[in-house]
Amino acid sequence: MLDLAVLGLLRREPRHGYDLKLQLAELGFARVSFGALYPALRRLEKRGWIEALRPAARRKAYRLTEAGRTALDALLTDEDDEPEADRRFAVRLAFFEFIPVERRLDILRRRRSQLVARLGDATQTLRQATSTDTDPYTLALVRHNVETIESDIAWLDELIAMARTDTRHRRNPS
Amino acid sequence: MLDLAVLGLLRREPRHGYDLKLQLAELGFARVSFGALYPALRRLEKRGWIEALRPAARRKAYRLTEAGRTALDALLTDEDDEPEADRRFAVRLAFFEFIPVERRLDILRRRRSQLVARLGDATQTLRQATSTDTDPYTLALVRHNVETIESDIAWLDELIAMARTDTRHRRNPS
DNA sequence: TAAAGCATGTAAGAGGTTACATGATTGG
DNA sequence: CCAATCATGTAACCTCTTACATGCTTTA
Repeated sequence: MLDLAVLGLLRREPRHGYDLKLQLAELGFARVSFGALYPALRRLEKRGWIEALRPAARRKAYRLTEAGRTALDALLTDEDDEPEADRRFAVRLAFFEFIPVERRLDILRRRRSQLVARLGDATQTLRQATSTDTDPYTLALVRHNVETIESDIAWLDELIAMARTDTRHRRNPS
Repeated sequence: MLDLAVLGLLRREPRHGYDLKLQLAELGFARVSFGALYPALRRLEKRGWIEALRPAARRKAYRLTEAGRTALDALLTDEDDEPEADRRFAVRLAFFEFIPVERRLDILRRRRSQLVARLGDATQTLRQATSTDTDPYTLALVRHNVETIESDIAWLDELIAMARTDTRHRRNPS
């Protein structure tokens, strides 16, 4: 998860750890601690996905390697299985620019059916909570869950419409 | 997190592991795996917060001990620091019935100011993303973040109104 | 020059994931 | 009786958290 975000940022341009932390915070997801970030950089370096520009410098900037680029491409498009699916999707969207236009719709649709499945579960739970005499706060929670998922689906539909337009323009540049 | 949810469920009535898993899934938060659940039960038992009714039975039902009840009370009301604040709050709300009426408003207000702070950050990010020429999908993500937080705050305000009514009724039972 | 902030890192411990292993019970 | 489901558990591995340690650089 963190790995994916780091790779995505480094695909844009080389950055050092401290800088990455600031950028990650700005992207909204993850208040990454240094205890998570630096080991992650090590990890990625050991895998050969990133490399330090000047390893001895005080600010150790890393760049994405070719292998890292390949790995990122795979991570951006493969199945996003639960848990972490929400964060994963958010990160993917943040780096949608790096996903080929023709694959974007797939990803959005996959996410949509995931949410629809969840909505089914949540609706079921709500029905049950409504029929039994559930605590009003618990009930409010369950209802809010349903509403949030519905709103997310509506938002996704907008994104899907956007992506469809992109695809069309690509095939039909007139 | 898992601990809190388990304690909460056990405060309602004794349950065994498999059953707990089903209940947790129903509460919407957490697709808990058995590899997480059973060690958690062990942990809680070792701390003396829960105890098995019939340790040798095929279905090992656990009950909350007095110490567990005290621990739960503390966990339900103490500071919910990031990360996990979202899940924590959801779990708390699910067990709001176990929180004294006079403390509920505090918890809801604390959550509210947490969200307001987040909204500030997110709005700032949105402004920045709007001013630079950010990728439309990234922009959509950032905008959606802001909207989701706003909607959560509005929802919280409803809960706060509910809680205020409860408190008033308590002091003024007429 | 002292304080605040920048910058990198390690260590211990907690808790989660997947995969594996085992066996009882229920329903067709 | 066989399959599906119920039910409990362990082991290896991974990643995160917090706390600690260190030292450079900027600014008042």
